[in-house]
Amino acid sequence: MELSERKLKILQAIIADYVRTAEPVGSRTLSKKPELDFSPATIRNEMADLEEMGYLTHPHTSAGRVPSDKAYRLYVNALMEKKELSREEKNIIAERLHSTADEFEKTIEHAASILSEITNLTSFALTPNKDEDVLKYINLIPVDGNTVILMIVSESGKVSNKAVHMSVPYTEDKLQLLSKTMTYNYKGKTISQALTNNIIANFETDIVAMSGLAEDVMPNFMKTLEDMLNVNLYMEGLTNIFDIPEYSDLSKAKSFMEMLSQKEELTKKLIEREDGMVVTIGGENPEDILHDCSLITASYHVDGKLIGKIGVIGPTRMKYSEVTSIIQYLTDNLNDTFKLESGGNDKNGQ
Amino acid sequence: MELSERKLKILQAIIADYVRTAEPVGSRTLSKKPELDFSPATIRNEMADLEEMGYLTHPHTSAGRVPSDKAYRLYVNALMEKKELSREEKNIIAERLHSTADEFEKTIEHAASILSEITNLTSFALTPNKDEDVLKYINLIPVDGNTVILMIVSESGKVSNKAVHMSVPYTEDKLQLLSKTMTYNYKGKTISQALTNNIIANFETDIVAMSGLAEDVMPNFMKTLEDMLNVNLYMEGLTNIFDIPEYSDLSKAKSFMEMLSQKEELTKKLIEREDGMVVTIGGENPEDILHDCSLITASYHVDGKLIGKIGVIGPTRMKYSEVTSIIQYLTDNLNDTFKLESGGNDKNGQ
DNA sequence: TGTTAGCACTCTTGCTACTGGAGTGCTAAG
DNA sequence: CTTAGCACTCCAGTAGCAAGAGTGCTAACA
Repeated sequence: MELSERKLKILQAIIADYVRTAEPVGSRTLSKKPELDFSPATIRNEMADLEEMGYLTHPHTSAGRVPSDKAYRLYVNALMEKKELSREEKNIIAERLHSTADEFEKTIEHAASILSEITNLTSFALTPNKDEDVLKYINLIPVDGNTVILMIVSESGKVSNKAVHMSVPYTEDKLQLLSKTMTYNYKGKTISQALTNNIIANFETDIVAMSGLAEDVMPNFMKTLEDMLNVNLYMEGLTNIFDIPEYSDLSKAKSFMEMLSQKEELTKKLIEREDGMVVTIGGENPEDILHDCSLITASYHVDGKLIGKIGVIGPTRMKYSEVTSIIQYLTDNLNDTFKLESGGNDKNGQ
Repeated sequence: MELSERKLKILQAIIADYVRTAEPVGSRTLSKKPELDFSPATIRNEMADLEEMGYLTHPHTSAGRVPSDKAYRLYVNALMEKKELSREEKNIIAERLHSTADEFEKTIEHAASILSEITNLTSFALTPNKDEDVLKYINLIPVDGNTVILMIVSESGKVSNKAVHMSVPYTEDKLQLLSKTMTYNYKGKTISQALTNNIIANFETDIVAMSGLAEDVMPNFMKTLEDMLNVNLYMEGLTNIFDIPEYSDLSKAKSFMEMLSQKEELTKKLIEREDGMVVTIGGENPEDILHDCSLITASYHVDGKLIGKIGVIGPTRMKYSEVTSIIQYLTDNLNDTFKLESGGNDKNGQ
């Protein structure tokens, strides 16, 4: 069977109605719409076909029809028309986004909160994955008798630093030697490479000469690298799900919240998603718990290289067109903001 | 009317039963208890008295009795016997607490998660309020042509540092002069004093000489101070409330979650609470939304001076004895951990 | 005088039966 | 191919009923 023009029209109308009301939609309701000027019976026939084809389901015999995941997928791929945000909406978003101080993390967090407020969904934002970031330069700066500052500069321009308390006395010469050795060993390596590849064994010989300096510095170095690598997950609008009829069941709301509170796992899943705008609908999500959720993620770029994610989680019954447009606009905006110049002035990864 | 021995016994039994079951408790149930060897009728009479005195309430005529806030207050103040944790329980807590790396913030966060797991309640932990912390020493360390590291050392031993990108060239002399001027101006001031008291105006004259150095440094200095002052709030076990019958009503659960997601306000409220172990029961809480919650907070000390908070939020029907013991043990443990030596080796306030 | 048994009364909870409404599927006529 | 008509299904809401739990009161008892 093929999807006739009319079937598509009907399907679209059902989706539109269901998204709005969360109630199964019946033939009579549809036949009243001006663009569907057929009798209920005709529409019923078409709906029966659509159901057979897998686009609609039936909660029970005497209820209206509900779009299936397949229907939403079709809608997102083909039927949906990109909603262009009005100038006004754009202005609101842009203004709110730039109202924050120029701190990187704050801006990301803020983006998530804007997104959740506008969409009334649960939103999240992931700070960039620094897997691609490469170490450039490591320096140890003497401060006083038993404190030095460890400074790590990455290719992308991030500067991390940390005060290290030394258990043994040091000389500037030794410090400089250690700095150079470390830079020599780690330069060009990604942060994660540097982390797994504990090089302390490699310069065993030098270490002896440095009489324990490295033993103080290396653990702090590793810890700082971990901090640099760390991806932060911000979530906003957690309680928005309570307003969604699908989650008026307490146990559902609970398992949803539980899923969201497992931040590590969630972070991992989000990182693993492909870059660009990705929409996964209901059963398309591998996780059981997300089977009646849709997930929309998009990526933003920092300095054209590091990639962060931002998106929403909501019921499959979602205003895909509106939400994707908003996310698109947000990521465009973030990309602009983090393009080149502004990368330098903010704090390190943490 | 006075609270006879027997009345107290009955009240205590009602509280114990209600805490366990969350069901109004009736006279028959009570009369079956070995320690209350009276007929239901007798107990009914006593209960009627207790109700008149405000210790019990009645959901409806033919239901059992429920303890009032006043009853819980009496229980907490007088009736409750301190539960001594078993050696085993103590060991579990202590081991889990110290299984974390020696990072300060991580330990605090971990404490909250232990607390929520053991009590099955929603727990929170607040990192220390640094209002008392006093600045000791400010230094600017040259790194390369246009980067210097700003280092701030506080009396409590925290070292914060931040890389500052300079828009104008500098000399080491000028840098040192600025360091000294800043130290001179801010030494002995608390962080919050330093923040409110923007001293840039005070050394206007010197600034001219320093040709714009301060303009680069000061905003970063202020931002770093803010970071140092910042109190972090960790919450764990958010979804635990879903298992509590009191919150089986969706709208209640929602408003509870909403309250908890307003982190700033919550932080403020928690900071403002008195130090030491504080229990506020139901209507004793000024906030409407907490009128059927109890809040237990306790403070822990860092270096004997800075004060953080840890505690739980749960229904008024709570195992006060058990929970306070656990919190007490946790804070004792934290106090030990942060006593003296371990303060130095961790990262700055952020 | 304090305690207890007994009883009428109240209120909740769960069950059943019923009804109206919304919607479908099918058939037959246009 | 479209549509009107009709029988059928299922849900949601309501009313009624019975069982159960608990109370308050009264009167008898120690």
